[in-house]
Amino acid sequence: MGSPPQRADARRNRERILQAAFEAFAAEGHLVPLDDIARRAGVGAGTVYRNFPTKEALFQAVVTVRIERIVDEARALGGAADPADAFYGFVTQVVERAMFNHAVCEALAADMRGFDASGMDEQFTAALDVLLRRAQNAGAVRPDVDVQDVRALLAGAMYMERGHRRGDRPGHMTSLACDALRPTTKRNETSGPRDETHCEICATPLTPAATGRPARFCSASCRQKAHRRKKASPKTG
Amino acid sequence: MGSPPQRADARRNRERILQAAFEAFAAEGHLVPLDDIARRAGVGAGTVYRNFPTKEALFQAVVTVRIERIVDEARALGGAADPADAFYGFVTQVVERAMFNHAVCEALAADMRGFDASGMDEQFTAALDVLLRRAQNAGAVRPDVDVQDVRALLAGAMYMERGHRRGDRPGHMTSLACDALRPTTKRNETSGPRDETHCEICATPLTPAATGRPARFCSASCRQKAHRRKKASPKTG
DNA sequence: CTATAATCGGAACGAACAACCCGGTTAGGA
DNA sequence: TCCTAACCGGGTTGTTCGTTCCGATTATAG
Repeated sequence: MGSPPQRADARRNRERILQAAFEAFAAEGHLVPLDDIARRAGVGAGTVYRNFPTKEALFQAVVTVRIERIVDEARALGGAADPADAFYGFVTQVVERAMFNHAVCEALAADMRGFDASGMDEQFTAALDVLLRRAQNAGAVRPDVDVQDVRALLAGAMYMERGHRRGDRPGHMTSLACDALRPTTKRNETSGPRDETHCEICATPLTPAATGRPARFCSASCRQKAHRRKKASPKTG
Repeated sequence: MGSPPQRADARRNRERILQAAFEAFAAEGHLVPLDDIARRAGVGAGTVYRNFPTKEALFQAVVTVRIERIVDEARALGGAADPADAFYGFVTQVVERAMFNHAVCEALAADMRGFDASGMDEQFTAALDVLLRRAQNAGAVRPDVDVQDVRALLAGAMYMERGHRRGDRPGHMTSLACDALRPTTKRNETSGPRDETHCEICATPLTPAATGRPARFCSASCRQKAHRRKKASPKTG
C-alpha cells in the first residue's frame, strides 16, 4: 500500500504502449495484432499484458479518452446560440474525426463495442440528445427522429464515408445523411447537375458526341419524350 | 471429354453443399467456418474443396445467384410506369431482403467483396443507374446525387438496419435514407411526435410529474421561452 | 557496490480456421 | 457379381493471433 507505486521504466513503458496503441488502433482498428502494438512501443507482448489484462481493455483505455473528449465538446455545444449549427456541426465533426481514427469509428459504431460497461455509451447518447432536442425545438431537425436514430445515422455516415470514399467529395455522404434529418425546407444541395453521360430518358449510355455540344438523349424519340413530359407535368418535371 | 460427367452421389453432394452454404452464409455471413458448412451439408471439408477451389469461390457461387436475381428485378422495373415508385420500391426491397441475408448484405456492401471480377458490380450499378436517372428525370430524386451515392446509401441503410435494429420500426432507417434522396418536397414523416421525457427547451431530463398531465418544460422560465419562440418565428416553430 | 524484487521480452502454448492429402468406400458399367 | 476409377471424409498441416510463462535484466534502496 505504502510501497513505491511503480518503477520508472515501468511507467515509461506504459505511456509508450498507450501511445503506440492509439496510433495502431487509429490506423487499422481493433483488429491490429497486439504484437504489432508491442513492437511499435518497443516492448514485448508480456509487458503489454502486465499493464492491461486483455487486448480489449487496452482498446477501451485508448478509445475512452477520445470519446470523453467528444462528449465534452457535445456538452459545451449544449448552450450554443444557434442550436442548428451546434447539432449539424457536431455531427459533421464527429464523422470527420472518425474518418481519421478507425478506433473512434468502431467505438461509435452500431454496437458501441461493449462500451456500455464504461458508461460512455449513455453519456454520449445523453449529450447528443440535448443537442438534438434543442435543434428540434428550433425547427432545424424533423420532429419524428429520436436520438437512437441519430446514433444510427452517425454510424451509417461513418460507414459510408469509409467504405465508399471516392477521392473527391469528402463529407458528401455525411451531408446527405444530415439532409435526411432536416425538415423539408433548407437543403444542402452541394453541386450542380451531374455531368451527363447517359440518355436522360432511358439511361442508355451516350457515345461521346463528335460535335461540341454534349448530347442529352440517345435518340430523337427520347428527345421528344422529354419535351412531352416537360409540358405534361410542370410541377414534378 | 466424353466421360460420364459426374457420379450421382457427387452431384447430390454438390447440391447439398450449395444449399448448406446458402443457409450458413445468409445466417452468419462469410465468416462462418467452412467446417460448419460441410457439417450442415453432411459431408467432409474435403468434399467441399473438390467442388470449389476456395471458400471465397463458394461464397461467390452462392451470392452471385441472389445478386443476379436482384439485377433482373431492377431491369424489369426499368420500364415501370411510375419511376418514383420503381426507384424507392427497389431500394427499400433490396435493403429488406438483405436484412434476412447477411451474405447479400456483405456482397452489396461498400467493397462488393471483390465481385468486380464476376461483373456483378457493374451490372448491379448499371441497372440501379437506370432506375435512378428515370426517377431523377421524373423529379422524384434530387438531381445532385449519382449512382455511387445511392450505392453508398444502400450499403449504409443495410448497415444501420442491422446494427441499430430495435425491435420496433423495422425499415425506419431505410425510410430516413430515402428521404435524404428526395427533393425538398414530399417527405415520409412516419410517426407522430416522440414522447417527451426531457424539457423541450433546454433538454433537461424531466422528473416524472406526480400530476396526471405530463410536463413539457423543466421550469417556468423555459415555458416562457417556448411561448416567446412560438410568437417570434411562426414559420420555423 | 550489492542485494533483491520488480520488470522485461520473447519463446511457448492453445484455439481457430483455411487448405491439403490419403486410406477407405462406393457407384455403376461389364 | 465384380472391378475400378471416382469419390468420400476427417485427420493433418500451416498460419495467425491472444494469452501465459519464465529466465534474464535492471532499477533502486541501503
